[in-house]
Amino acid sequence: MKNKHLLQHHQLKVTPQRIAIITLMEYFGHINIDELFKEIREQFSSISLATLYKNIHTMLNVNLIREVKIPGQKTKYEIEKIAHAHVLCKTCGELKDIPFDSKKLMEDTVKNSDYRTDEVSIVISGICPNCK
Amino acid sequence: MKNKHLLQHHQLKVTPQRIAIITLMEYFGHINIDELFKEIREQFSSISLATLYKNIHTMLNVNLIREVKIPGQKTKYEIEKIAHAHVLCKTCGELKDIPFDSKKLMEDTVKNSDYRTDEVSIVISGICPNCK
DNA sequence: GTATTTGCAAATGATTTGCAGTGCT
DNA sequence: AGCACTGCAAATCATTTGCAAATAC
Repeated sequence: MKNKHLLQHHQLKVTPQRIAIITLMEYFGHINIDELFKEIREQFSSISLATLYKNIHTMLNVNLIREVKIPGQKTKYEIEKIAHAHVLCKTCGELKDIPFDSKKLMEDTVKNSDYRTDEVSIVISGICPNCK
Repeated sequence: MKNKHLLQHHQLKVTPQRIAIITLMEYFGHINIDELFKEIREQFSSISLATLYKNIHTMLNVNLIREVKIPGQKTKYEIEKIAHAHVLCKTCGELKDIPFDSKKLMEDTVKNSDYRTDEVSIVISGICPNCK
């Protein structure tokens, strides 16, 4: 199964809890701790928040997942994927990905600041089509 | 004094604590709660964290300040200014502003997602010149 | 003078830790 | 077998709330 390999590629042990975490993150796209806990309890009724937090940390450390900190909301988590930006609806809270080419922004940044950069986190806020 | 007017323009009462908060935010550019608390105690030895949090909330509500949520760090606060991006050094934690024209990004976003957008939050991570 | 703000202490919420037992490789 | 992972309970850290006294306008 794909998610098993994802873990192995990052030299993490494969546990059913971890598979479930990844699967849910993939399914939801972005998910916060409470949602994750609620969903995962349907399969592992005895799983604890501590386990979730511990696994999230391990997965963050090996860059298997990424945290998305959002103004005025709880941190969400997502599987690390190719560069994209986030659009957040201030009214209903929906968070979506939009394709985004970070190359130019990165280049300009390096030029302007003398940093060596490798990661961009973008959250654009506004009102989504449904809430307009 | 300028900071007094900043408060008045946003219809907030002027208190010495608020002036100090704004002054420090301006001086530091970005500051988190702990740093703010530590600094402000040198002038107001009896100020409480609750007061800081309450004021931060009021100032956020009127858009006098802005929160910057940073992957792997505590939320920082800054005076609301013209659009800019943030560059974060993963090694030393330094956070800098770089000029950034959000117009194009906004336009593309609206085109791609059908959102009406008005705010962009960008954090670019990498290694700063000193840490290289 | 009235409404808002302050500072305290206590409450709540979020995340982390220690440890004994279990499961992965 | 050995080390890493899980789940529990307790600890810690972050943020919010209620309330009485002080302050802004």
